[in-house]
Order: sequence, then C-alpha cells, then structure tokens
Amino acid sequence: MSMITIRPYSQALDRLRAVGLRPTRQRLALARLLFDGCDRHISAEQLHTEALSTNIRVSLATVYNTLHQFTGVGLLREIVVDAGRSYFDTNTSDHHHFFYENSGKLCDIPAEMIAIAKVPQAPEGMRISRVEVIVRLEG
Amino acid sequence: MSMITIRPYSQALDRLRAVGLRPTRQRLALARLLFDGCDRHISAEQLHTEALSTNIRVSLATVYNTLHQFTGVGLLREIVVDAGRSYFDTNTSDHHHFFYENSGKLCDIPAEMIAIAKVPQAPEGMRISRVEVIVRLEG
DNA sequence: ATAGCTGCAAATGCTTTGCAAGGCC
DNA sequence: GGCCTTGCAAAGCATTTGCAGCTAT
Repeated sequence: MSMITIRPYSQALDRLRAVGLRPTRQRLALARLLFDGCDRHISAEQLHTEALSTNIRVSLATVYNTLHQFTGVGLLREIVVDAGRSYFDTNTSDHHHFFYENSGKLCDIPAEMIAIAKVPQAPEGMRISRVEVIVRLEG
Repeated sequence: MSMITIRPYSQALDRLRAVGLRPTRQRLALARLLFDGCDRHISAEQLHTEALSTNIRVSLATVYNTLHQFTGVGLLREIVVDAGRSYFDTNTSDHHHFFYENSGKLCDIPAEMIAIAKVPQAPEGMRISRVEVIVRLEG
C-alpha cells in the first residue's frame, strides 16, 4: 500500500535494530530518507516536507521526536548555527562545517582539510565532548 | 573572581557616540552594564533582569533591539550555541569558546590557547567572515 | 496483551513587530 | 519641532507536550 521506493539493501532497518529503536512505519520511512543517500544537513521542516512529498504520512511533531531520538542514539548530530533553527547532520564522523550566512546552507569540511594544532585542556572535572569548527562565509 | 569595577569615566557614552547611536537613557544604561566591567556573555533575558534589578526601567523588547543594534555596529558579537538561545559577547576580538553543555555557560578561550593550523580555502566567490571554534564540555 | 508510538492541537519559549506616546538634538 | 526611541502587548516561529487512539512484538 506504499509508494516508497524499495531499495534492495536499505540500511535503515538495520540501523534502527542496532540502536534498539522499534522500526515503526514512520521511523523507517524517515530513516530511509535520511540514510539511504549521501550525507546531508536537514531541518525538521525540510524533512517533514520531503516525507509528505514522498507520500509518507507523518506529523511534524513526530519528525521532531524522531530526529531527537536518532540524535540521542548517535545516528545523527545536531548542529546549531543560527538562532532558532536546528540542522541535523547524517554524517556523525569527525568533520567541520562551512556556513553560508546569506543562504543559510551548510557544507561539510572534511576532517583532513582543517587542523587544530593546539586544543586547550578541559577545565577541572570536565571533559571535551566535541570540538566544533564553523567557518562562516559571506559574499 | 573579580567584582565589577566602577570606573570613574564610563566608556559607554563615548562608544555610543563613536558608532553614531543616539545615547538615550536606556541605551546608555545598557551600555554601562555591558561594557563597564569585564568581558561577558549575556542573554537578552539576563541583561533585562540585571537592568531591572539596578532600577533601570527598560522593556525586554528594547533590550533585544538594543543588543541587535550594538551587534550591527560591532560593539557586540552574537554567539549561537544552543537552539533557541542567543548569547551576546562583549569581547569582539579574536577568540573562541568553551561551552558547558550541562549548565549552558560560556567561557572564553584566549586566542593564543587554540591554534588552527590549516584553514580551508573559501569556496569560489565567498570569503570567510569568521572562524568559530566551540569546545563543548560535559561532565 | 501491552508497552511503546503517533497524530493532533494546544502550549511553550524566545524573539520580533506595530503603533501610540515620549525623549533627544 | 521633528525624527528617532521606547513601551506595551500582540504576533510570529520553531519546537515541545498532553493525551487519546494505534501498532509492533
């Protein structure tokens, strides 16, 4: 009853199983949109629109919940570049970002294209969870 | 570590004049809170609260407008670390930040404590407006 | 069967705006 | 006086939540 494109080997189901999230129709569909292509930076609103245009009936609230669940289990990374707009990155490996201030677009900077020579020590009792580099572009 | 120093000659008035903003009572008062002490990271809500507790009558809307005007003329820098919460930094020189994910606090990393060895070239037709490093801490 | 999901709509939190009244030059 | 600012309250957005009904196992 669904018009979802069936790929012979979608990673979506396996990924959900691996992290122990029940593979419901909505989660599976969203996982396919997110993971069955190349890496991407996407907002909740965008993903919702994309889901609807692929005939996947899912509410915006569920999209938000799902994105946060995925982030919680490490399938996604949340990126905040702009007040009041969150992006989710399907690439959770070590890398950084270009941010086009005019258009609001994000673009990966591969890990080897940027090098941080000296990272300061974490203050007493704290540990570094992540070093995030955002190169802001205009023009 | 340090108490706020009362300076006999507030820089606030001069700063406003220098950037061509009319020194109204509200702007002057906010400028004093912001610039007459050590550098700080502050949210609109915090500044508003602080203003009220210093007997400065100012509306939250005016605080927002003022912070953005100050940012527009380079007196402040806006920092986004968390979806839906903006901080304004009175230190506009080149430096980076620790972000305490648990408490939401920000802390400066002096420019010399961090070094970016290799910065990627800006894409065709773009120029780098700023390289921002956020070291996220937890614990 | 039942614990966990989902949709909807209402609620929330931060931020911006419209407009009449007030203040600075 | 004239124009810029301000205050208030209402509007705006993105996001979250409460709850009744649905679903995967």
